[in-house]
Amino acid sequence: MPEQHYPEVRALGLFSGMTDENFFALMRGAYVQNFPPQIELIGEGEPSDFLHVVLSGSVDLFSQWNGRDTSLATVRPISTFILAATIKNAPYLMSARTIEKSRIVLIPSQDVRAIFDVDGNFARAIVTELAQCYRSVIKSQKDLKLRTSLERLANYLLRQQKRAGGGAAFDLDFEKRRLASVLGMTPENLSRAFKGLLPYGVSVEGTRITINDQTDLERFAKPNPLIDDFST
Amino acid sequence: MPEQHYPEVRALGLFSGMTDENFFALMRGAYVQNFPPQIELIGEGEPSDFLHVVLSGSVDLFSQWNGRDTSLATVRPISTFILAATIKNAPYLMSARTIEKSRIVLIPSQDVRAIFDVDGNFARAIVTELAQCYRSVIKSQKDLKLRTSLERLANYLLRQQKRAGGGAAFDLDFEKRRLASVLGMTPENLSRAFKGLLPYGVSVEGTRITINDQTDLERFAKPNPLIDDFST
DNA sequence: TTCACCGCTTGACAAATATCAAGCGTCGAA
DNA sequence: TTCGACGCTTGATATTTGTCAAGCGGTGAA
Repeated sequence: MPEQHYPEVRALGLFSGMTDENFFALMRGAYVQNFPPQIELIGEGEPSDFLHVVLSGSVDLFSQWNGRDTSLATVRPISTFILAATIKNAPYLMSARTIEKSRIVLIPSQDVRAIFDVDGNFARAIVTELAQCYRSVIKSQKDLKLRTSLERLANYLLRQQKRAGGGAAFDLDFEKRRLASVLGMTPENLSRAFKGLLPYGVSVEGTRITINDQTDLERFAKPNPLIDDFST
Repeated sequence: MPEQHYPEVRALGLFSGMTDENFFALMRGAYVQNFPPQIELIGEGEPSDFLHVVLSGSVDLFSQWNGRDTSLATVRPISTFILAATIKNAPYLMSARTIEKSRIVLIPSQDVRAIFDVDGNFARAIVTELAQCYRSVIKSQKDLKLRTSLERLANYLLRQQKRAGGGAAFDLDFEKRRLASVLGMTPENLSRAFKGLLPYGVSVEGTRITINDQTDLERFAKPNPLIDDFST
């Protein structure tokens, strides 16, 4: 892997605490690749040969069953994905495809496991990362099971607003069909859900969202840090 | 904590690889408590003071929001729960209550974190445990988003059948109202879902289930190891 | 033994969500 | 510029799921 990328990877919580020696050992077998949009990087059920790090672009994690499919998460720079499968040396549970043009680091899984076995700091960093991932999925599970689709959309908008800086107007960060899938509904219903939020002061123009009455929307959405705060 | 319980705790994957010294240090601050049924052990949002180990009985993990509530998992002996919150020193995301009379070990979270910081083997064991938990939730997420309630019930029955030994007849391992909540539906709908599986050879008598036509049910349920096999 | 409670079931109905078909608007290639 | 593809929207309709109310049957306490 070209050394120019070392610093960005090294800066990740996952890699920052390990010894130089082990980090370079990991990087020795790694390589960087550029992918065009809509390329399937991995398929669920395949053996987990590589730990992936997204340097730029974005990646959709999705899954299929019996002709249906659903988006489970979106990975943005700079972070890793399929860490759990790599560590357990188990098949991927999700497929991954690039959303846009993306630069991705591929680190051989067996190298990750080998270093994991000898570097306690690396093991501890992995714990922190996995605990974070686990808690995120639990939150998402609660979102799905405790809320209607309208409530999920309202809370998603509030989260996205905060991520975008907190202003009244902001842009959706991916296309509506994918948003619908992430929120567990059909594109048609997402369209209707946006209309359903109109009485609470949400206006939509393409990917541009404006929240005209923050208090009103929050009163409806009832955001809760134990579901919506993905930082804890 | 009484020493008599040491062997059962020590036998857990989580604790089996650590040094005696560290294990005893953990146990020194731990204590065992017996709880009657329906006792709320922890509440979501509370700080994670203890890592819990279920020695006997069973515990329901659930969550509430806006007047609704849902069961997320059931913990059976011998295993731990709320490991992620303990490690991250973050608030619990789920509440826990005993289903039946249960004996539970409480290990102070700060002790767990302290030993985690110095014992690489313990850290590695935690990684394995967390990766397992993470993958289980992802499977459950896929179950929820990709299947109808009828399909979820059918696959649940097949999983439970396997757990019970694989015979055509077996018992549900908890009351139907909780099963309904775990599967993401109302008790009324669970009742109807059982009727909906009658054409596929499923008969119900109280908590006793009989699968009269294994092939037929499996053809309908389409079980998939990437969703239904909780051992990988 | 009797009775109140509780979990489960059932039916009727309402609400939420999905499906199907059509149309609209934008964007990029010919 | 024109055309076609594609994502989004809309309306009509079907399916799924939830809600409410009532009744059934087992269990445990008086």
